[in-house]
Amino acid sequence: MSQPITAADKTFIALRDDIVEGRIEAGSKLSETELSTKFAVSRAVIREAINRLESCHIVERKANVGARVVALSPQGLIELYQVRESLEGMAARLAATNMTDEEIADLSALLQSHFDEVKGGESYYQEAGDVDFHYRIILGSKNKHLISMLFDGIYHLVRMYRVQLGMAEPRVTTAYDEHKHIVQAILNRDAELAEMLMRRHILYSKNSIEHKLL
Amino acid sequence: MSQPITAADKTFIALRDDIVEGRIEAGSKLSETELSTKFAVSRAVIREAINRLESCHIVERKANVGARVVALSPQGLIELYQVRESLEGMAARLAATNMTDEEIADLSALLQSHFDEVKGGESYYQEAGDVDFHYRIILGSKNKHLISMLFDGIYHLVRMYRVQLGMAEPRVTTAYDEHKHIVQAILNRDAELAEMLMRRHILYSKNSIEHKLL
DNA sequence: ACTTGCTATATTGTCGACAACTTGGTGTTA
DNA sequence: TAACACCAAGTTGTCGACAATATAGCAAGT
Repeated sequence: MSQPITAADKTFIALRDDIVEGRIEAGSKLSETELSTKFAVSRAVIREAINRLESCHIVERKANVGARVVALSPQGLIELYQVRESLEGMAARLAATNMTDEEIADLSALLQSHFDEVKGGESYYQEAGDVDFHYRIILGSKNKHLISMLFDGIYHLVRMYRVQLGMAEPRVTTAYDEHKHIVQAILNRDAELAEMLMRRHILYSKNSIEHKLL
Repeated sequence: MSQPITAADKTFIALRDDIVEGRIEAGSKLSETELSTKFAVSRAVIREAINRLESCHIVERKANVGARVVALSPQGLIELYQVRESLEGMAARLAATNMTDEEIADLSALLQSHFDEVKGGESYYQEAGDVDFHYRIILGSKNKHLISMLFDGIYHLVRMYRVQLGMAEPRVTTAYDEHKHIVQAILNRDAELAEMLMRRHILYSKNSIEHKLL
């Protein structure tokens, strides 16, 4: 679903954004009738949107009772990063063998442009750049399941934690070096190393967040 | 959803089984009206079931066109095993630290009962025993996302490949030893080793299947 | 013969109403 | 007072009908 077509598509995305960005607060109940008036669509559309959100683990639903936005907890964030470490590690491994030379060149260029920003004093890691970097490697894995699990599922949840626990990624310059080494490994087609470096990169990230949180 | 409650639950499970067991053939189109008469429920229920199947990657859907059962391909199976290797590896790693002593004892007992069967000449690995072993380790990870990704998503697809490409797991006795070593690593609380052994176990499995397929 | 555009048909998407269920409150009884 | 049964209000689950969209077939024109 690259482009939202049906009303259910649009409602799903709108509702997801409302939740991820915190306009609907974590842990709160989702009333179907209430939402259907808010978005000016029928309950059927709302129900489909909520079903999809449940598949993303953004809401939880009990039969005949209703749906609630997931509650955010330090434990939940840790579990999320464990999955990320596992999946993105594998993505980097696969990317090292499956990315085309051209894609790798593009990735290097992206990294270079990041370097210029760092040099220019702008703190590395506003989120956009970081996300873009990870996106390309995940896509580079060419593995459908990996791509959809991370893009449709994990990443929105990660962002939800970032926004709502209010932590802009703090590890400014070290992360750049880590990215650089990962690209180097991919350039060398060293799958083993690419995976290891990516896993450590995400593990560091997790530890840093964990440290600030507990 | 441990117990199916609503009509949509039951229909979802029934339809999923029909697909996984091959009674509805891979790649075929799913007509909503047709299914609604077959299962004697309204189209709304069918639509919800299909939506859930889409979340599991068992069907693919295009807006205003309809849903098709996924097509099975060697490439698809390989991608599936790549994800399995990644996720179950992490599950084993986490299980090594998160399983209780009691759970580990139960796991050892299960393995012992498998050993007795092997000794008794029944070929190790009818599917049930193998699946049970992996289930316990995945549950032992205590990671909600891992558990649901593997149980709700990957495993049904893996089974679909097994059934429809007609391959009962062939690696009779070697797999038992691999299981034994994994349990030993968990018993020693050696997370690193448990992950590595589990990954190799799944990788071997993949190679064996791949070899038979290509 | 090949393309183009229309139409008929069938399928999916959306809606509003009704049925089934949960929940909180009330009243009765031990 | 505590426990139980029951009722009422509100929510979710299911249904059948209607609207919007895609597809196949036919007709006309080049």
